[in-house]
This record gives sequence, structure tokens and C-alpha cells, in this order.
Amino acid sequence: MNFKIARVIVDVPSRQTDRPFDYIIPDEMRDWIEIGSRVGVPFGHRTVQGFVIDLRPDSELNFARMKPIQELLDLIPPLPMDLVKLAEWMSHRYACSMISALQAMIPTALKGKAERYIQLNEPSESTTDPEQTEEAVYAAPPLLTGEEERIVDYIKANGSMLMTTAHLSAHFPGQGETIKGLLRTGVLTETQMIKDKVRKKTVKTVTAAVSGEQAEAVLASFSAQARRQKEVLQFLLEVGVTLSLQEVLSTLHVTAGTVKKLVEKGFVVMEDAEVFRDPYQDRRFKRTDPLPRTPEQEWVYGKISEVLDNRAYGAFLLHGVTGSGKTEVYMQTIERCISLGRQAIVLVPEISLTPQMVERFKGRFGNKVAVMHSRLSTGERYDEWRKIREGRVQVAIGARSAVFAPFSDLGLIVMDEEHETSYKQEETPKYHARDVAIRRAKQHHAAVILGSATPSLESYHAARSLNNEQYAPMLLEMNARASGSKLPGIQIVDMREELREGNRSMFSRDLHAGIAARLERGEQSVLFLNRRGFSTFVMCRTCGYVAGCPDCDISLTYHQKSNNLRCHYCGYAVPAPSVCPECGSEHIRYFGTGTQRVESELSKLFPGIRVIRMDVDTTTEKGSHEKLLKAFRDKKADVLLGTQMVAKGLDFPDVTLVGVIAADTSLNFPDFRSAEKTFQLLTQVAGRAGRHQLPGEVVIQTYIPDHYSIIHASQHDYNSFVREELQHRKALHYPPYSRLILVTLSHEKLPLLLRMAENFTANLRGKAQQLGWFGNMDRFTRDVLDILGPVASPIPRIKNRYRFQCMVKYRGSLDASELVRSVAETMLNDMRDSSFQISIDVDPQMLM
DNA sequence: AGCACGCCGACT
DNA sequence: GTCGGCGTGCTC
Repeated sequence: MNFKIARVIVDVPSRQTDRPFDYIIPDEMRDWIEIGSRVGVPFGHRTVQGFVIDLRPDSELNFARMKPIQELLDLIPPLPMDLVKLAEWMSHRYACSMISALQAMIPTALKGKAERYIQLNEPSESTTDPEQTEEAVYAAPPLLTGEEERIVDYIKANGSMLMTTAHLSAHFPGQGETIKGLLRTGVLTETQMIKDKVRKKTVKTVTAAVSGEQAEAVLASFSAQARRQKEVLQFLLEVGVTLSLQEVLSTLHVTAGTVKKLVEKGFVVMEDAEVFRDPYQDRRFKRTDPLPRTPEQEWVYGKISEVLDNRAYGAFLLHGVTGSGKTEVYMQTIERCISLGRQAIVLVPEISLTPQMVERFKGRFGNKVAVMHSRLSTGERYDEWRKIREGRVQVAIGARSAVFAPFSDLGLIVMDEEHETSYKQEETPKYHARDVAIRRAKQHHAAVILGSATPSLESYHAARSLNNEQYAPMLLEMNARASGSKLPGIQIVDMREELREGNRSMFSRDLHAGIAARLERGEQSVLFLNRRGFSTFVMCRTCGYVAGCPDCDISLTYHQKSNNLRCHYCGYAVPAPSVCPECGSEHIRYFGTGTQRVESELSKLFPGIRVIRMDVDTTTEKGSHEKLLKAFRDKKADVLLGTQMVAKGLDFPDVTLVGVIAADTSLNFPDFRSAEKTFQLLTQVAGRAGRHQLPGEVVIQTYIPDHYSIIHASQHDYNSFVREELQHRKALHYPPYSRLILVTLSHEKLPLLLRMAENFTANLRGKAQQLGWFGNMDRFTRDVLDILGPVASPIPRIKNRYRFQCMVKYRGSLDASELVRSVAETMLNDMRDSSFQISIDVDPQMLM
């Protein structure tokens, strides 16, 4: 290889460092450094981690100004070339830094930080260097003080180990200055090395190191006292293979000391073996075989197989009603993909990555699967990731970030529940896994399956649009339930009517009767409410005071168990007041309904009822999610009450009633997608009832019973909903008829922010005008862009920072990301104030 | 992000 | 006269 220079993206999260830096590749690394390698490089006065994104024969830079790469951190580059290219695309598309895009692709275990190590500066080394000889000879040997000598002696005594500067300072408290002095005079030197967050896990192994002929003689040589040692050696000889030390100890009930003696005598060899942390090692998965395909499945399978067999790019939108057997289609196409020698990624929303789901895939594909869970430890994640990188598995199943699984020959990406908002990352890099999946599939000439019972309007419109673009997905429909069971009947209850009839409870008479009937019959109910906590806000009836967060402009939510008020945005909490903090009145009341309030209301109405509440407050502990679901499955409770998380993918045979306490909560959101989200949520929740022999019933309570999203959901009519919703979107030029970029500007000082926001928007308009992009969306042009705002954000203040936003709406092939990015950058560069922030969200899912 | 360089106030 | 405050600018 003729590459002398590596271009490196350094792990320094700043606008100014978001560009490649050139480094000299030392000769001994020539054969090892590749695009995608992770390296430690000197940067300023320290060592930082970085990624090689390009290799060059030379650099425009002066050779003298360049520094060499200090260390190569992995033998196999953690990023294959295609992911580096993907990161470049992401940083442009989502207006994020290269390093944040790269970082999103590798497990956190590989986010190394520099560690400082200290050692003695050996004079003998410098004398071997002819240039230095003279100096070394004439330099006076440094005179050390007592304290200095103690430090040097300590390092000498522990010469065998690498000593960190931190360790040394801790061992000599208060001697920081002394150590610095020794470094200045050159008695000690300091080096920096990148240290990973976790290490590869190892176990001690033991093997007999005695040949067959020697065996008898050696065994006979043991004294009676060394009885145990003899036993161990005999055992190892009999087994004849390498065993883990742990295994030997527990089988023979001996201690490590016994084995160690044998090692010292040279009869046994002890080694460290690398092992994978396996989060599922104690689990046995029942092997499942492919089911015969229904006619619909057969057709769908055929279409996808065609693309797989051709090794071509192809996207599919698989629209299948709940229970139509989408998962079986996924698994069989994956099977086919693997048989072609390629690999597959399965993306699922985090929340539905339940043990049930994992079990199905492990059952079908066994140890060919790696599972990427947010609940795994850093080490476990790293090991699952390594299995993929090292080609030990062919299937990766995981949430959003699994789209970056480093397979070498990717053939298929499946995205289940493709409409789910959790596929959009809300933090930088604010990517959408669906778009990344399509991009990756194009790179690899792979197939993509987007599956859902309620596809996003973006995907559906793309699949149906007549000006069929090259990359648009093909629509595949599955309308029949594989089991043949019927979809549950859905009843809409008008809560205004209930009120008129004198029912002031949060349960309508129908829902009340429904729950009572289930209790009597020993069946189960699921109650859904899209709001955690006890109540939505706290208000004083005398003076109108509403308890709000001091740092965020949002009302606080009362939590009964802890008896405090909490901010759901920043976590701020105060004890619940019994009198109004403002006027001292005792008429302070709790309004609105949260899951906690429903729970306490249920126990009042149905004494002895067993309720499992599932929301972020009850599922923070590791494994609590699974525990609660298992308890419900084992019929330890009559009612499962919860937020979003009870809506997804759960399947309980004895659930015959699903109640939606307030369908309006999601409808009242200030978001153009609120109708779509409500429809999807209701359809999904409804899908939890009557999936097996027992017929299901669904009760939806609402104050807006004639809203089209509620009516169409109650009739299981996706097509009618989409038709109506698309009309609204078209009239207002919302996605899928346009694309959006949400720019949020924030600062502690409101007047300053206001000025900057006006300024920013004006600059944006100006530049768009210059480019000839700016115009009215009503105009009949393909390429057009409009800018709305600035306006105060829906939550005008978070963590004591005021927020203003402006919205860029555009269609056609304009590079709007680049426009916004460049205007933002110019403005930030021209400004001294670093506390001014501009956040750019391309294709926002939440307009908060 | 760090970390050094550089120019103005309260201390030996 | 010096120690040190953190503003500004650079890192291959």
C-alpha cells in the first residue's frame, strides 16, 4: 500500500473540529490502518480517539506540521467502509457532525477516552541515542528530595505494571505538585493511551500438560498430602481437552490454589480465553419450523424472493392487518436471504423487543442471531455487536441503532411496525432508521421490508404515488388473519353524553359494566391511558395558581405514591402542597387523569380488584417490564393498566376487553400528525383484544366521538382514514406532500433570543430567495421552499432556556438541509456567545 | 471539548 | 511589582 496519510475524524464534539485532520501513518501500521480504523491520535496537548475516513498517498499539508498516528485500537476496523460512507451521507442529510454520526454506529464500549500513564525516564535509553550522549554525560544527575525519592522508589517497586497518573496521585495525596515537578525535570515521563469502556471478557482455562507416556509416572509421584492435586490432574488427563477453571473447581470441589500448584509444577497450563457475554446463555429456545404459507403470504414471499435472488435493491411496504402473519413472512424471507449467503437485519421498536419476539427469532434461527437490546449491559452489547462484525451470526435483531449492524454482505433489512415514532432518534444525530435502512439497502443492493398494520402516510403515499420514483416501495397487502379469527368489535362512547346523564366518573357505564363482567367470568382487561402520573395539573380554585416547573414552561404532574409534583421534561420534583403556595388557600385541586388516578379509582369501584400498572414509573428497574407482563400472563391480575407500552405487540389469550380511557389525549396534541397517531394507537390497542378463541370487545371513550380518526379506527378501516387524512395534508402542504426541517433556537435570555431568531429566519429567507427556491407552496412548481416563523416553541422554556422555532417546508429536490446548516453555521461563527444554540431536526416526528 | 496564551484587578 | 481571573483561538 502506498498510503502514507490518514484523514481522521477526532472525537471532539465541536463545530470547529468537525472536519478531517491529516496524520502520518507510521510504517509499522501501514498494513493495518484501513478506512474505518479506530485510532488514538495526538491532538493539541492530549490524545484523543478518532476514526480513519480516508487514506491518501500524501497531504497538501506540510509534513513537518503533521503528527503520526499514536496507536491503532482494533485489529479489525470497527467500521466497514460502507458505514463510513453512510456516516458521510448522514452528517449531510441530518446536518450533524461526522463524529456524532460515526459514534452512533458503534457500541458505547468502543468510546475510548485517553488515560494518562506515568513511568521513569530511563537514562540508559537516552545514552544509546548518539545525539543525546553528550547531553546525558554532562547533565548533572537530578538531586531528589526525600518525597521525590519515595515517589520514584514506588514506581520502581511496581515497575512491572502500567501505572496511571491518577493512581500515583491517589497513592501520594497532596503531592500533585511534586509529581509535576518530576515531570518537568524529566525524571518521570507521561504518556497517554486510549482506554476502552469495557474489555473483552476472559475466563481462565486449564489443560493438562503431561503426555500420555509420562502420565502414569507423574501421577505416581504425588505425595499423599497432594491428593487433591493428583485428582485434578487425573481428571484433566481423562477429559483430555481444555476446560474452564470454574468448571474444574465446581466439579471436583477443589480450590484455585490446588490448580495453581499444578501450574507451578508445570503439569497444567492455565490460559485466558476470550468469551462472549451471552445474555441468553441460560435460556433454551424451542426450535420452531417455518409454517406453511397462506395464499397471501405465498404471493408476498414470492415478490420479495425475486428481489433477493436478483441481489438487487428493492423496497416493499408490507401492509398487513394484525394477525396476518407478517412475522412469519419476515422469518421466511430472512431464511432465504441467509441461504444465499447474505445477512439480514430486523428492526423492531424498542418497546416491542419483548422476550416473546426474541424467543421467536432465537427459536427459528438459534445461534445465528445477535440481539441488540437497550437493557443489555455495555459489555453484553459489545459482544453481540462483535458477533456481527466477526461474521459469527447472520441475523441481527434490535431497535433503531441495529440498522448500523456491521454486516459485510447485507441482503435484507426488515423494519417491523414501520410507522413507529421511536425509529426517529430525538437526540443528535437525529436520524430516521427507515431512511437510513433504505440508504443502506441501496448501498448493498439489498431488499427492505417495511411492515405495519397502519403504515405511516409517508410510506403509504410513496408506495401509491403514480410518479413512481426509482426507490419507492412496492405495496404488498395482506388482509386476512392467519388464524381466521375476527377483528374485535369496537364501541365508541361519547363522554359528554355520560356527563349529561349524570355520570361524572372517568369510566363510562359501558366500560364499567365491561370490567365487571370480565371480573365475574375470570377474564382479563387491558386499560390504556396515554398519560402517566396521577393528574395532569394542579390548580388553586381561589386564585387560579397552577403549579409549574421553575425551569420549563410546563405544568407539574402530581405523583401520588411519592406525594410530589414532577416535571416530565427535566425531572424537577417538589413535595405536593396542601395549601396554595401563592395565596395560602386550602382549595387546591388536582385536575385531569393519569394512570395512577385510574388505578386508585379502580380499587374504589371494584374492591379487591388486582391491577398491574405499567408506565415509565413502574418499569425503570431492569427486567421489571418482563416481570409485570409475566405476572399478567399468569393471571396474577385482572387488569393491565398502562400507557403506550401496553399497546404494542402484547398477546394474551384471556384478554377479552380493551378500554381506552381517553382517546382525545393524543388528538389534542398541537401536531399535524395527531390524527394519524391516534388512528395508529387505537388500531393497535384494539388489536390486543380477542386474538384467540374468546371473542374480544373494545371500548373507546372520547369527547370527540365523530372525529374521523376515531370513527375509521372503530371500523378497522385504514384505507378510508388514509384517504381523508391525505386530503388534509395536501391542503396544508404537510408531509407527505412536503418535507419539513424544524429549527429550534435557544438561549437563557429571552430578548436576545428573540432578536437572534428573527435574524436567523431573515437570513434563511434571504439565502433561499437568492437561490430562487423561496416561494409559495400553493404555486404549481415542483421545487419550492417556504419558511414559517419564528414562533415560541410549544414548550417555550426547558431547563431554564427559552426556545423559539422556525419551520422550513419544502418539496422537490432542493438541498434544504445544506441551506439550513450553512445559515446556522454562519450565524454561530459570527457570534461570540457560545450559549446560543441552534438545533436542526430534519424530518421531525415531534414538533415540540 | 480542553488547554494554553494573553491582557487587566487584589495581594506578598 | 506578581498571582490569577476567564475571554479567544487552535488543535493535523
